[in-house]
Amino acid sequence: MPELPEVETVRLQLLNKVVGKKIKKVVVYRLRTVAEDFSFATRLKNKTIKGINRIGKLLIFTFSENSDLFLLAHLKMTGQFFYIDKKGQVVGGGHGNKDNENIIFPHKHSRVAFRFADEGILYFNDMRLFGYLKIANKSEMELAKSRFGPEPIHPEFDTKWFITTLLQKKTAVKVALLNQQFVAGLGNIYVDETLWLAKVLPTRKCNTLTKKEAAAIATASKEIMNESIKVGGTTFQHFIDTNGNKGNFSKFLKVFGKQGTPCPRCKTIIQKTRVAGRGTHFCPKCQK
DNA sequence: GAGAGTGTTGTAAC
DNA sequence: GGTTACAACACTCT
Repeated sequence: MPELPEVETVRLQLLNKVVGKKIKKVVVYRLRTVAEDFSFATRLKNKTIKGINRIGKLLIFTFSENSDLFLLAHLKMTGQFFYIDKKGQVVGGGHGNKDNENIIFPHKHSRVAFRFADEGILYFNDMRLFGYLKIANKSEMELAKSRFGPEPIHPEFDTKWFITTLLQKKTAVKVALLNQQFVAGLGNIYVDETLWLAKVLPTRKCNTLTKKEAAAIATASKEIMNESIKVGGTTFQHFIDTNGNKGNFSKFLKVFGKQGTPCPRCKTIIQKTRVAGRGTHFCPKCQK
C-alpha cells in the first residue's frame, strides 16, 4: 500500500476499528517484520491503543498506559492491515491485489496478529517483507518523524518555501519530489500524476524551472493528493465489499501506467522511461 | 525464465 | 555537503 492517500485511508479506518481497544495477545509470524525484536509481543500485551498518527507514509500508534511507547508501522510496497471482528468479518483493508479475495486469516503473508480483548483481530500482512512494525520510545519516534519534510496537503504547507527550495535543487524534479525529506507523501505514481498536471517533464532539473512552474507543481501535488484521498477511499470501499473491483485506482490515473495510450489533454501518446530507477510516465508534448 | 514492480535505505563514488 | 547510481530487501505477476 504505497501512497500517502491510501495510508491515510488505512489510518482513518483503523481509528474507527482499534482505538480504545486493549491488546490481549500479539502473535509474530515473521520476526523480520518486527525488526527481530523478541520482546515485541510482550511489550504490547495489555496495552490500549490510544491513537494513530501519520507522518508521510509512516503510521504511529500511541498507547494509553505508556506515553513513552510508540508503534511505528510502515507498509512499504505491499504491507496491509486487515481488521477482523469477532464474527470473522473483514472490515479493514488493503489495496486490492488478489490476496484480498478468498480471505482466510492468517494466510501465508500474515506477519503479525493483534488480538484484542473484544476478540477482534488486527492482521498485518506483507508479501514482500519490506514493511515493518517497530516499537519506539519518544526520542526514537521523534527521530523517525524528523526524516520527513512537510506534506503538501497540510493546511499550513508553506508554498513559498517549497518554491524557493525546489528552485535551488540541482536534481531532476521527479527525484526531488520523491525525496521524503523534502516533501513527505508523494510516491512514484502521484509524482508522475502531479508533474503531468503541472505540465512539467519529470527529467527537468529543478534549477531550470520557472517560479510559475514550481508553483504549478505545488498546486498540482495538493490537488492530486486531495483527489486521490477520495480515490483511495473508493478503492478501499471496493475492497470492503469484496466485489473484486480492484482496478478502480487506475480509472483516476492520467499518465501512470498509461504508456502507449493518448494523453487525456493533447492526445499525444504517453511515453514511459526510467528516472531515478523508477518507471516514469509523461506526455512528450504538453509537459515541458 | 526474464523482467518489472506501489518504497526506502545504505553505500560508494564523484 | 550535495548528488548520483545502484544494490538490497522477498515475492508475485506478466
